[in-house]
Amino acid sequence: MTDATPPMSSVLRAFDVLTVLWEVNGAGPSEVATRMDVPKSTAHVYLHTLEETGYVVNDGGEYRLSHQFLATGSRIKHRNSLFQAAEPKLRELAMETGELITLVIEEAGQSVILHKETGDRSLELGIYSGMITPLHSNATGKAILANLPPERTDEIIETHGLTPLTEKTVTDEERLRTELDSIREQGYAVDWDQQVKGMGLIGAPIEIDGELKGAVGIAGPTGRIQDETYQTTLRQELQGTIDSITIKYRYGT
Amino acid sequence: MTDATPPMSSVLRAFDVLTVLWEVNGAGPSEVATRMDVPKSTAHVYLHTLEETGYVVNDGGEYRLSHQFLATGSRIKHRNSLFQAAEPKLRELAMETGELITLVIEEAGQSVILHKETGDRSLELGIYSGMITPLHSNATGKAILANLPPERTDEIIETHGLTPLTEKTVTDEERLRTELDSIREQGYAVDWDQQVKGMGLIGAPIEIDGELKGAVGIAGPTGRIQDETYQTTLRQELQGTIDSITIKYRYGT
DNA sequence: AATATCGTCTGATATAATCGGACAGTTTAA
DNA sequence: TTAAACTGTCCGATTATATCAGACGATATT
Repeated sequence: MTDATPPMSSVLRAFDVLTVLWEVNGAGPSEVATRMDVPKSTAHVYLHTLEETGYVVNDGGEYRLSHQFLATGSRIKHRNSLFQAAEPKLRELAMETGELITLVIEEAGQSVILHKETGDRSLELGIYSGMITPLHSNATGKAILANLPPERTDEIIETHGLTPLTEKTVTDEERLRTELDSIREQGYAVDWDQQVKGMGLIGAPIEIDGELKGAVGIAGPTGRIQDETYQTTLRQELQGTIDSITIKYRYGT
Repeated sequence: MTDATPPMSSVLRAFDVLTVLWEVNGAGPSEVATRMDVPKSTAHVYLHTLEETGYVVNDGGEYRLSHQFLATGSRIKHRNSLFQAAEPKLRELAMETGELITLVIEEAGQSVILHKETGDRSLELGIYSGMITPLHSNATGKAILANLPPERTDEIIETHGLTPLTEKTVTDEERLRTELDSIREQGYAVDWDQQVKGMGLIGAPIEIDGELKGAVGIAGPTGRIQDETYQTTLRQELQGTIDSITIKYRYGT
């Protein structure tokens, strides 16, 4: 619980180097050295070491992040049994609705978009697989927050707070809690303009044997999502998808 | 060129810990310690440090790789301008052909699948975004190898050799070179059963302003790819896709 | 209830990260 | 063309820090 053991500074710095390389999109020892305020020789050893790991490549004196990150990330995703069960069903849902579909899980108190599928009229809003957001900032995350064990929900709210992403993001804890109550009762969550202006979301949880595994979201332009009859259609299709994911997860079909 | 500066052992070990965590899919300090042959307390400090970086999460005493890898990998992919230009075109190609489409680039002398798109009758052969393979083992890689600057091609063949993946993989350098010559002349590459038994591939290079940027591949069952007329159709669609990628890359449409 | 095994933490020790400086190669300016 | 100012890579002395044995309470197992 407490944090008495100090982390290894060399390892932390190695990851700082990775961050710098991402930010500048490739650099040599000198540039890394000035950005991190360390001697040039030190920066060089880090870069040399990271190249050895395969996560950095040296491309004519210029060091860049390699695609090893993509490989490792993809393998993590493809090994996930929820993803395996969900992928084809999400694809169908994207084809049928034409909207942007997301599969979301909770990790370390945050929302992670494990997978996204796009339809023919999907929004393109910088949503990407692996994207991390606060759970309280959108309907899919709230569908998770509402169905986690209560003590876990409390813990997450306490440690992460309610940071606003737009002026519509819920920041009042009391309001969030009543919202979560109705989400739990209704079985789904809807909101718009809370994470990204102009984007509306419908989210519903995936529960298997009473355990929450994640949530599926449908994202569309706020205007479309606000339309009552269209929203009802989407909710029904969403629930159908979740049901078939659940069946496939349990029985493999 | 030589490797006189020794890499930092602590950083290398940190990445070894990540590898172990991947292999066992989550473990505590004790298990990591025995697998790496280090004291338990040492393993603990590494895990604690990696947790701090965000690439590892502690989930009830069990440490796992986090989805930060997926986030970083995706961001690298989405920032790539070739990917940005190619994605919608590859999607169309997948819809039209129904086959598995791959976008491949060269990195550190190897083939990296930057992106894949699946159609309604695509093979499912463990191909994933970020996957790294030898360049000589398949048509898409050979399309790259054939169109790289000659000295680069030589360098790659020399440093990486011609490791076989199946009994059909080309391992004779002379044969590979004559094959590369005809690929360069024809403008495309075809083979089957060389990387994975039962899979056939058509690959063609993406060249922009005389510079090789990568290659696009169409993968299907060996039987389908061997059919002359079908293969011709695929080649034409492939070339059309590459042309529109080129245009979009240069002029943004 | 007793024993084994777990994750976490402390403190002494010796290893390994650090940093100034040297060097050759390349780009920039004069 | 020359000179100056860069660059990336490497060496060696120093000292900060990764390492390791062992202790601790908490869980799991027997």
